[in-house]
Order: sequence, then structure tokens, then C-alpha cells
Amino acid sequence: MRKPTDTREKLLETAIALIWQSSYASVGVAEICKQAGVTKGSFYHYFTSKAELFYEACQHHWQVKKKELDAIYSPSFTPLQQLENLIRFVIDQQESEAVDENPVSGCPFFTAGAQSGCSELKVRQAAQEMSDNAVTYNVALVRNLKAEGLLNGDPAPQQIGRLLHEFIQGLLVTGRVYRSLELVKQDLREGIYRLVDLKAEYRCQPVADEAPVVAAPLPA
Amino acid sequence: MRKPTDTREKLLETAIALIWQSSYASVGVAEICKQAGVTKGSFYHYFTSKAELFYEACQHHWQVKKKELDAIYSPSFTPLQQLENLIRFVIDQQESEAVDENPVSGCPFFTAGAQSGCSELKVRQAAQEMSDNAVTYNVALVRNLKAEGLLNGDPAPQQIGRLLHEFIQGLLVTGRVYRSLELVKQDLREGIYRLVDLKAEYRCQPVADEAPVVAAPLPA
DNA sequence: CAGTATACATACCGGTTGGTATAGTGCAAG
DNA sequence: CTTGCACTATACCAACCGGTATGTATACTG
Repeated sequence: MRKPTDTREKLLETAIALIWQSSYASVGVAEICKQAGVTKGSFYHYFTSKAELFYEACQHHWQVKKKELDAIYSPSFTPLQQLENLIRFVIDQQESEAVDENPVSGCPFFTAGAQSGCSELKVRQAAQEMSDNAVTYNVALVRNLKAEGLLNGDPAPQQIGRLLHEFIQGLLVTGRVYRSLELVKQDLREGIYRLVDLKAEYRCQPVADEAPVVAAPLPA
Repeated sequence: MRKPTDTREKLLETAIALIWQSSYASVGVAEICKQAGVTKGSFYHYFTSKAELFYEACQHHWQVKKKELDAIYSPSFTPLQQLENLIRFVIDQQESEAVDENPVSGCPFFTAGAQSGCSELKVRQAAQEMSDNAVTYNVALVRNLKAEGLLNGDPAPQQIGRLLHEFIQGLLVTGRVYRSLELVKQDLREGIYRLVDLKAEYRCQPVADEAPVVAAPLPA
């Protein structure tokens, strides 16, 4: 046996990074390999196809994001704080991944999956699973808000969770098309607040600009 | 001069139809030509590039959709009816364009533009212009609702119009990824109603399933 | 030291892409 | 009848695509 290398992981991360910046279709296997400092031979040693690489890269990347989301939704926050954390998370995310030509990267899982249209079952599958993941977290958030009696009416958390995801995705894609992070910042909070429909007395509470979004997670 | 042919228009319509069903990237010039019964020579006689064809096809298609939207938003409807018309319009649209492998086509302008990411300025430009068009109509709707005093608070119609567009696009893209028109039907009305935030007394009024969505436009 | 499985490199494949060069065709004006 | 132009058909290109075949270096195992 040869000693294990980090080639595989390198490919996963490079793929995410590149596809993130442009799109699944416009990034070739060759480019991914070049950027990762790996040759095609190695690529197809670890992955059976480009679509499969994407699928696994999504899974891999989710493991990272999951930790961040767990911090966001830590029980050490009140539901209202969690809501604000989510908003900040989305924007931070976009800001950290912004590149010159593409100030809004959008959700990589999704933008790729969306275009797949007919072909590439594996890609669509990845987009679905990542969406399911995101919705699950949204639902938890809504449930928390509802449990505290902060919401008007008697909404179905499952549906509101979906609505949030649909809206956020649409907003990010729009921001991407317009190449405008400003648009995202303008509409994100307003859209989310309208979808969850907080009771009047809790609405639009100003949030400090420096408010830490990630706190130490509770020790079990 | 030779008698004018419909070659150009044929190409525009074929392009829309094909790209609609799958995606901009996965439909080649050759396929468009074949489907339109035209050869590549003719294609590049009328259009300088694939991207330009797409751009012009969008403009062409918008002229058709514009008429439908004008009917939807005819002053002969009350604002509430206009709102319901919009909801029905979106769903009818998807239902009429559904094909086996793709029950949700999404907005063709947008799904194409979204994926463009880095490349193809002309494609992104088309997506932007078509979005602007859509938002304009949304804004008009919100203004009507607000003018009748049907909305809570004092919302900015411009923003709500954007939110509606962002949500609808996100929903359609999600429906596309899940290949589920059912999802779209479930979430469309709820999302829209939450975003516009109608006063309680006007909310969720049941709408007859057979309600005509297109009425005779007012004679000037 | 032989055997073997892993890890990677080189070179190449057939197919498709968007785009072009060119020759030909139909038709109207001179 | 012929010239000229709008239009169309054929043939072709270089570039690139995802994927593969084959070879080799490494390193553990018996």
C-alpha cells in the first residue's frame, strides 16, 4: 500500500470552490484537476464521473456547513436570535465567497441542480438532498418561534420552512443574475420576516451590526 | 428581393421551446436548427451567436407573455382578483409547459440566466431585463392592493414586488429540482399571501376552481 | 524478494460544441 | 437574359468535453 494522501479531499474542495464561482456545466473535469494539482488519472481513480464527484462534494461540504448551522441554531440563542443568526449567516456566506466577477455566488448545491433540468440525475439528487437538509433546519427554527408564541395564526412549520428555503434560493439566484449583493441585503430580512409573520410586538427589532452570529455551542 | 420567410421567427420559437424544456447549456445550436427545419447557415445569417439568439428569443417571447399579463392585471378585476389571477397564471403556465421528464419548467428566462454564472453576458442581460419586466407588473399589483387599503402596515410596493418575484422564481426552481408541480401548487399561494400581508379580513378567501383567469380586456 | 493492491501520470479516444467558409439557389430589378 | 442580393445548404474547423487505456512508482504483505 501507498501512504494515504489528501488528493481526494483536495478534489472535493476544489470542485466545490470552482463550481460555486461559475456553474456545474461550465467547469470541466480538466480544470478541476488542474486547480487541484492532480491529473485526470487520479480523478477517475477516486470518482466514477463528474456528476458523482459533485454529489460527493456536496455531501462533504454539507458536513462543514452543518456545524455552522448547528452553532447558528444553538439552544443558547432565543428563537428570535436564531432568526437573526440565519439572516446574518446567509449574508456572511455570500460575502465570504464573493469574487470580483460574481459578488453573489448563490447556493452551490442549488444553482447547479437547478440547471440540470433533464440530464444528470446525480446532480439533481444532490440538490434535492441539500434542500431537504436546509429545510429541516428552517423547520426547526419555525417550530421554536411558534413554541414561544411569537407567530401569528397557526402556521404549519413544515410549510413555512419550505417557503423560507424557496425564497432564499430565489433571492440568491436573483442576486446572482444582477450581480448585486446589495439586493440580497435589502430583501433578505424583509422577505423572511414576512414569511414567518412574527407578532407585531416582536417585529423588526433592530439588531446590532456587530452582533456575534456564532456563539460557543452548548456543551452537550 | 425574395419573399420574406418565417425562418427567423421559427428559430426564435424553437429555441424558446427547447431551452424551456431543458436548459440553455444543454441545447445546442445544431439541435435548434434541426428542430426548426433550418440549417446552420441560415442560423448564423440571422443571429451572430447562440447567446444573441437567446436574448432575442426572450424579447420575442416577452411580447407574447406581456399580453397575457395585461389581461391578468386588467382594471376590470379587483386587486384581490388580480392577485388570484397571478397565482393561477403561474400554475397554468407550468401545467401547459409540463413534459414527462420535467413537470416544472420554471421560468425559462431565469433558469437560463441563473446558470450563466460567469460567462455569457448576453444571457444574463436577458434574465435581468425579463426580471425587471416581471417585477414591474408585481409592483403594479401591490400598488393596487395598497391603494384599496387591503395591506397591513405601509409596505414599499417596489420591494414587495421584488420579494414576490424572488419567491416565485425560487419556488419554481425548487419545483424543477424536485420535479414536483405539487410542491409549487402547495406553496405558491401561501408564500404570496404571506409576502403581501393582506389584512386579516381579506385573507385566504376561497377561490372557485373554475374561476376564469383571463377576461376580456377593457376596450381602451 | 516476489506478489499485489493502491496511487498516480501520460496519452489518447470518440463525440460534440459553437462558429465559419463557401458554393449554390431563388427571385426581383435593370 | 443577366446581374445582384437575400437567403440557404454543405462541408468543415479548432477547441473542448467526459471518459478510458495503459504504464509506473510506491509500499505493504507473505
